[in-house]
Amino acid sequence: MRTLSLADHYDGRVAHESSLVNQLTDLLIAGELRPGVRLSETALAGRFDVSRNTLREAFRVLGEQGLLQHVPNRGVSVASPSTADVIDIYRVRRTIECSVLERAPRNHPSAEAMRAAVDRARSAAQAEDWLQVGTANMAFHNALVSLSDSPRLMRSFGNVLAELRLAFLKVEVLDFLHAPFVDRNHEVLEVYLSESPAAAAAILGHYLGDSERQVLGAYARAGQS
Amino acid sequence: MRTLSLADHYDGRVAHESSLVNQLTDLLIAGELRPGVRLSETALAGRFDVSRNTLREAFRVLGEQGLLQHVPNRGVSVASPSTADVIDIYRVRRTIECSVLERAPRNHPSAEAMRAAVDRARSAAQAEDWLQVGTANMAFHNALVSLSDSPRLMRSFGNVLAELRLAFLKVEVLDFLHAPFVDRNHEVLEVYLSESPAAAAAILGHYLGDSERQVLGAYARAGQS
DNA sequence: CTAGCACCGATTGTTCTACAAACCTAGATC
DNA sequence: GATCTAGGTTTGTAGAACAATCGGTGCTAG
Repeated sequence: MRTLSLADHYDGRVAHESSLVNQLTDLLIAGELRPGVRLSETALAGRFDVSRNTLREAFRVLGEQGLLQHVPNRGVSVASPSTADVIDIYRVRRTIECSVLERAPRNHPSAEAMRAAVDRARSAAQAEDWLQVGTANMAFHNALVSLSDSPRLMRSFGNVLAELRLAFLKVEVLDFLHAPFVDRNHEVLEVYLSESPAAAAAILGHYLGDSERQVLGAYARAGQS
Repeated sequence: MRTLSLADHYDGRVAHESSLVNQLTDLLIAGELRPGVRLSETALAGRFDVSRNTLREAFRVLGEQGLLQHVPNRGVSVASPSTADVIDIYRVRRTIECSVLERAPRNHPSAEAMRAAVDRARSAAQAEDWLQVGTANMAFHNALVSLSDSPRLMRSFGNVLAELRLAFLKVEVLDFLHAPFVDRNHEVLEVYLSESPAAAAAILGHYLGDSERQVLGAYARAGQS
């Protein structure tokens, strides 16, 4: 039995070349294909034991999701978000996450998923498995947006969040960046459940601002643009 | 010289199979490929004089954009938004458009594009060219979202708006649906420029609510789900 | 007559081969 | 040292081929 992939959490993709998309997504999110590296068609096709054509179809999908960058006649490479991209990503996050949380109903099943993500992040943090912490963090915020019950918001947001993961991987200081997230996710969840969605949204807004500053700081230190 | 396609307005795509994506997008938006119709690979490949492989790559792109629906082993068909889709699309519109307009700076170059779109809509409405009115309407709201200077918001929103166009085409009562838009776009623009972004956002919120009701009404009358 | 079942044609999924076009690099020339 | 040219490499695209899957047709059994 194949271990449940991160991509499987998003949408119920099925067999065939969709599974290729999932496999690639997993590699990207796991950081095995590092941001910026060029992806040779023949090489990757060989690695996954698929034809070039099939691989190219997967490339188009992931390109449209923002995980791969496609330059005509020069092939595709793993997206490597610039500081401008990071700023844009956080703008989208604030717009979508805060807006969703503010209007979220009080008792929504996704709250369960949010709590589960917090717990997973807790465990992973104690084990100092920062990649897992990052994964749980993504799951938390995806669950938060799914409070909206809007497939389109969830899809767009999921893409943006996956892109942000690439930004984290680009400046690989995962422990430092992910440590504060765990408690703040928990705080947002508690306020949402015990006080009000609006109050939680306000906290989330600050949270995202701080998070953005941290990432941009890491970019500056790493000398990345 | 090729006439400027609608798709060209979105992003600066270049040559090759991207132009195939643009061609297909134009056909979809123009309603020449009606919502729900199945797209045969060999037939379309012949029509555009490209190979099946190339066409399939374009299919994956448009599928990811939500314009085509891809069912494994059963091919692709033009997306045919259900009422649930329409509701979701308007939820996204409210979330993004209102949020963007509320925070929009006072003097943004996109205001020019918005005014141009209003003018085009005016002319087209007088000529009773409702398809053009719809196109100008799309341009207006795309310009509105570009007030955010956020490429990702613009991209996601553009996809959703194109999908909505398919919803309009599905219940083809274009004149009735598009007529009120012209003046209300103008109103939103004026209030944004002369009063305040926040006031304009409030008006836009009502506008979108009314628009949603109209579309859903048309769906009900057409007996569509 | 209807429910089920086997078959068959059509379409999609995927691979392979082939080649033109664009790109990158390195060596040659001035 | 800068520019140009040639060659190898990679991408873009076409086309043929075949397995897998789907949809419908007609047959059979009850």
